[in-house]
Amino acid sequence: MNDQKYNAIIADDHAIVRAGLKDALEKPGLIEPEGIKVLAEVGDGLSAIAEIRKHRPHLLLLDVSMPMAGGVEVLIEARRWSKETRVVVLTGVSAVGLVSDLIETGVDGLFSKASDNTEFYQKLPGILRGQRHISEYFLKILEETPNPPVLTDRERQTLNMILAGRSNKEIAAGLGISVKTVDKHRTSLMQKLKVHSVPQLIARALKEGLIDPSKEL
Amino acid sequence: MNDQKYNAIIADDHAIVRAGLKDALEKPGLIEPEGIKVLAEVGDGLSAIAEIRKHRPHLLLLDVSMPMAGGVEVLIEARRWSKETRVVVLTGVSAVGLVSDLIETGVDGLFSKASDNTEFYQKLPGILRGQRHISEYFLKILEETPNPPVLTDRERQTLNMILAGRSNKEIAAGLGISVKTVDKHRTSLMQKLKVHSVPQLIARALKEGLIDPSKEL
DNA sequence: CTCACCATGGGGCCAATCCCCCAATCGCGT
DNA sequence: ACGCGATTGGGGGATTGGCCCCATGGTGAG
Repeated sequence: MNDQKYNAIIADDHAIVRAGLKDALEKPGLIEPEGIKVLAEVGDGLSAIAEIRKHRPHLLLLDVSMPMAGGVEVLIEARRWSKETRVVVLTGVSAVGLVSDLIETGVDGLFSKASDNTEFYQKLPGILRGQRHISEYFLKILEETPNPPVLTDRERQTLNMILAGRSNKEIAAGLGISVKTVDKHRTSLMQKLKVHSVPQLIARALKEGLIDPSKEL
Repeated sequence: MNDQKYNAIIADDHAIVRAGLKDALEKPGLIEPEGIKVLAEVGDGLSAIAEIRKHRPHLLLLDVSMPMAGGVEVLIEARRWSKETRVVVLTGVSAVGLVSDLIETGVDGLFSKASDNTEFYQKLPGILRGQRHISEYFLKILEETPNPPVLTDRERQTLNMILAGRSNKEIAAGLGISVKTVDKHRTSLMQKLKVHSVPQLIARALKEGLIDPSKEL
């Protein structure tokens, strides 16, 4: 019965998605002739890392938005504990920051949940055998974005606190610096993002995925 | 071959979710002894409405976040064009505003994508036969929220434009009213939401789901 | 018919923001 | 050693925002 060549772990916070992916992986002939054995399915990032360390599977199917730990964090941990595991990320959001982070960290496959999944089925076998595939969808988004604004640490911190609804004064207190410095960071942020007010700043930040929405704002 | 008692339409912007749901519905014995026939699957709200008018199915499985038209809009249109269709909404977000809107509009079933889907499988047959079921998960969220702030039309419009990054002046021009009136709406908004600045307003609005995130902000 | 509430405006005050100007320190790479 | 950029801090000014005062209609509930 254990004649499957490959095994996998599925990580996604939606049970329906897990069920659908498990079905597709295990079905003989759809992706692999013998199907792919699903060793475990988990609903959060921490469990994902735990299962990776335990099973060291051939494949990890990973969702980006999960409780406890998101896509990039899990990817890094997976690399640390199981170098041979091929990591394929499925994402519903197409935030530029997120996508480029994933690619730079060295994800083996990247597909959109929104687009047709035939591309996913067709490319998975190649990925299992060492190839790498980033969906055209994301490549197009990346090259259509000539402005990947690079934020400094302080700017990122400031941005997050602005999104959390803190005023300049509160941010200054929180970071232990003067209000004027916060003001400077804020100004730099708005120059880099080419906006002129807080609401526009927030809108852009959310769209570009420059910040972490999971950090309960 | 057409011995299934019920048929359905699936609307979700993620192909994997559609595949998983279709599988579950059609599988004999899981939900219905003979399975449920899937007449169509669509990836956006407009197509969903079109297919509803065309097929008038027994069941509509609906996602809340979709391009072109979201959950509530599709629900209303479905009611208009096909009164007998049972509408069941699956959602990944648990924003209070959204949930209460759906329940008030009279959705027949409401389930969370994140929680286990056995509840979904078990309750669907009852829903097909006229019952109504809102997942405990959402009932708990609703009763834990004693403050359902009711916004007037103008306030909602103003809120949306604030979130879109418009200034008071721009909003005034857009709505054809004076800046002072916009200011008044803004003040009322902040009283109702118990915040004291735009950033806090945005943070709250996003968390409570008072506005439509799909309206590309 | 009141009464509450919404929507419409205006005056004014003070605080916060946006955006210029400026300078000092530190580290990093050429 | 020199420059570059990040970070820190300040002065000052124009604009906007948050919130108080006020009044006028309309509308729907009692």
